[in-house]
Amino acid sequence: MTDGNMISRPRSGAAIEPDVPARRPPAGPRRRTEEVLAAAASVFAELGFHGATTQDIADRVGMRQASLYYYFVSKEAALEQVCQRGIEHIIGDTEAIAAGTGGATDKLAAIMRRHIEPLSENSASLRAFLHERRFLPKDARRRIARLARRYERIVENVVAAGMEAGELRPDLNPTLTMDAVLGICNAAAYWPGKERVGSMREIADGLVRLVLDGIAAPKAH
Amino acid sequence: MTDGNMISRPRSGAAIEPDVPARRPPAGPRRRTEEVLAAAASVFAELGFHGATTQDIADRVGMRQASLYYYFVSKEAALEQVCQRGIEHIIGDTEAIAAGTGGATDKLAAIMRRHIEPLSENSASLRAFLHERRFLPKDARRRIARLARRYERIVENVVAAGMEAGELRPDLNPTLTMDAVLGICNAAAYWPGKERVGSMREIADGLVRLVLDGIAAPKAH
Amino acid sequence: MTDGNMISRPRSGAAIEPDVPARRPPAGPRRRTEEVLAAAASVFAELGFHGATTQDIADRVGMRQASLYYYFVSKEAALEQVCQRGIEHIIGDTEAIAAGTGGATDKLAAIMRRHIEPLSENSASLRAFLHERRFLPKDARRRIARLARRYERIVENVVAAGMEAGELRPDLNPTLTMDAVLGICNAAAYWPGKERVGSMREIADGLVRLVLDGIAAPKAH
Amino acid sequence: MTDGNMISRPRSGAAIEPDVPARRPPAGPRRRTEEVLAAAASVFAELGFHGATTQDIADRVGMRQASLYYYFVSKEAALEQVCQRGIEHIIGDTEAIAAGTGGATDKLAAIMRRHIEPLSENSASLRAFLHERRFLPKDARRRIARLARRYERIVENVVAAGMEAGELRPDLNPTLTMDAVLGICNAAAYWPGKERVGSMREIADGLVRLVLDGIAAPKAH
DNA sequence: TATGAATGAGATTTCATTCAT
DNA sequence: TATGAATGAAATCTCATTCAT
Repeated sequence: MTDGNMISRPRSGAAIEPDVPARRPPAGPRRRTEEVLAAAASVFAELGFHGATTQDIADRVGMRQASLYYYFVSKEAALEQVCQRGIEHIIGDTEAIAAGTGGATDKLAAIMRRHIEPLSENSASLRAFLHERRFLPKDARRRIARLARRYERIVENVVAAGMEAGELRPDLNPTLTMDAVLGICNAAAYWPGKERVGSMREIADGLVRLVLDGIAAPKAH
Repeated sequence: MTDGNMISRPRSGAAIEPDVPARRPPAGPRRRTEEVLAAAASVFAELGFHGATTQDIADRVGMRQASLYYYFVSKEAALEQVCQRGIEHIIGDTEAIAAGTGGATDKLAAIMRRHIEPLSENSASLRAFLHERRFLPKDARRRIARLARRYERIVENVVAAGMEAGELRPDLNPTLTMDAVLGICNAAAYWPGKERVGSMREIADGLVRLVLDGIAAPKAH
Repeated sequence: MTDGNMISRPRSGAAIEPDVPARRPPAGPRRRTEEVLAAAASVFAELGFHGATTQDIADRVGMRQASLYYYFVSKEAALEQVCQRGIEHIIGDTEAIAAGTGGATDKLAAIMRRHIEPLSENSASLRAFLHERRFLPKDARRRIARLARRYERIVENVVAAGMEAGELRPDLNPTLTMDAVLGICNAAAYWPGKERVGSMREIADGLVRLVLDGIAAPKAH
Repeated sequence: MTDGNMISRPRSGAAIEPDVPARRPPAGPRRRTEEVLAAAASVFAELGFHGATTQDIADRVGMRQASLYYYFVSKEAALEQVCQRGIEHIIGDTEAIAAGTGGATDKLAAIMRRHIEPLSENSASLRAFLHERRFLPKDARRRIARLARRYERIVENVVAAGMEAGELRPDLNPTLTMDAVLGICNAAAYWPGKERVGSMREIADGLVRLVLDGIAAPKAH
């Protein structure tokens, strides 16, 4: 299994979403919006939406609490923006991977890595998306759910394509497989706190192999 | 792969922990403790620890909010008790399964079902354990973490035993495999909200097969 | 100045109100009333009326909180009874002293000692009377105030008698003098917490002398 | 005994600490901190720390209860600030008096007046300091106790100096004398509620004379 | 763009009290 | 005589939000 190099440069230049931009872009209006949302993301991921206070966010950007309201209209709105960023980021990259030229196993490997890495490295907005989106008000929740489904469908399609190409076992249920694949990936969100053997990357590789071996079509011989 | 019938009835008679007892036990002191904790569990699971109010709990037991404090000392203490129950319940059953006489695949299948079913059927305390235990104060968190590790180790040991018996692939990493297995199971916690095809049971079965095929030792022929 | 021995045995046998009876009287109804009120007194003195909870009282008698209401009708009623005991105790003794046969200086010395000693030894009900009676409801406060005035008048009369007898300076204002005398005594309530030189008794003696020298009639020569 | 005029104007211009400023100072940040603490002082003095509610304080400043927390961090913190102000105020003035040029009797007279007047005129923070400081949490209590000791030592030193100068009786115990002097002064805190004969000022003068006569060195003749 | 001040609405927790047993 | 269970009323404190500047 190759590394799937053609997608090793995910489209979103920001390289796996650092959440706290290294250096401020030269200028431009609403410059600090990014900072604020990154702070919100990390606070929501760490403390949970309801466990986080706007003061926590303000502390992290070095701003007064009241000033935040220049950047968002309400705490809930901030959560929506954070979730949206989390999922859109990954959607963009995943679409690029899916549109690539490799085989299904390579693609799935790349997708899993793209999903696991930011999680295990504590990327805030994806974690916030995963765990906190359920606290969004109805409408926002629906909007974010649509994005989530879009993401899932990409993965599902990759699986389906792999089955048709004879690369994956023909008896898979693509939806279920997608759920299993992403389920395993999401589990990785909880690992950094554990004393695991091996680096995160080794673990991710192990996981990828484990899953792919499970769904690969039996080798003819 | 057989169904592993000998363990399909988990030891704890209460069968998948109904969380809200159908009828009150005859009498005895502190009778309503169970009721109260079950209500707390379901509210925490549904709304998140910080999103839930003690009033929510009181409403669900039909008690005044202040009266709850007769049964627990603080909201956090209630969360700890809920988490403890969630994990201890499953530990008991899983130990029984692991101590059974079947093969590793059968055991893992039973374990997965035991883990998935209450989750997908909305069992409160296990969900609360999974998602809310991180909001416990340090000490309580450590106590609960010890229980969690105990559970994981049971599963891990089943995997290792299966490998030794030649029933599972010899190149597995038992810890990693356990993580993957439980990761998939936990993912099921999010499914009830989705429009899935097929009954929960079919889905669970599909998942179980998927995973076990992935880790089963290649059939000699 | 002699010790005023004729009054060294105050009338109330209980010897300066131990607040916690050494051994329970053989039997009789409402036996534990004493215990309960003593506990209330010490808790009120220590924590202040509003700072003390009925639970604190219950803890000190080894009783459940609800059981206290068998002994008093409300927390405020308990305070009134405590205050009443505190002041009546001292009134009884002080009247005995005042009715004695010695001179005014001897009597005042005895009165001061009787007032200072229980305070400095942490007697609860007198302290409660001094500091907490202001939290009584209007009517109860008036009743207790009447007792307080009675006490003050005794002391005042001793002063006046001493002036008439030529034993005290003729230019004293009896009321003011009484206030000063009791003011000094009450100050002693705060001393046990301080690192003072000398035993409490030495201090009390010093105080007594100080005051009496101040108000004694100049020795003719 | 002269009036000790040179010190009759205590240094702190605010003249006996009015506690509720007549008119708001022109502007500046945190303008209302003073108002809030003055209100807290008067409420604590009147109702006792535990008997007072933050709502009482808010009512007195004309602010909503929640807004108070903009000015202090907790009710206990408010009490500490109040106590600190109460004692620091008096320390400043008393140091000025003690450093003056008159004799010990003049100085003690001035000190006593400075102590008695605000008490009898209901100055809140000094009363709060006297009666409520015992409800402070340990650390704060220690800090305030240090200030209290500083005050006492000033008075003690004045007494000692007067003894050395032959102005006060040579057989006094300076500590004890200081306790007696302040004890009498503190008693005045309870007088406004009483129907006393004469104006407060006459009473204070009477007290001062009484005490000073008691400790003055016998006039040689 | 940012902030100080304030507030309304609640959250958790405490506590005196009641009452059936 | 005593208690377990429950409750109403409040108390302290938190927090998202507003608004004038």
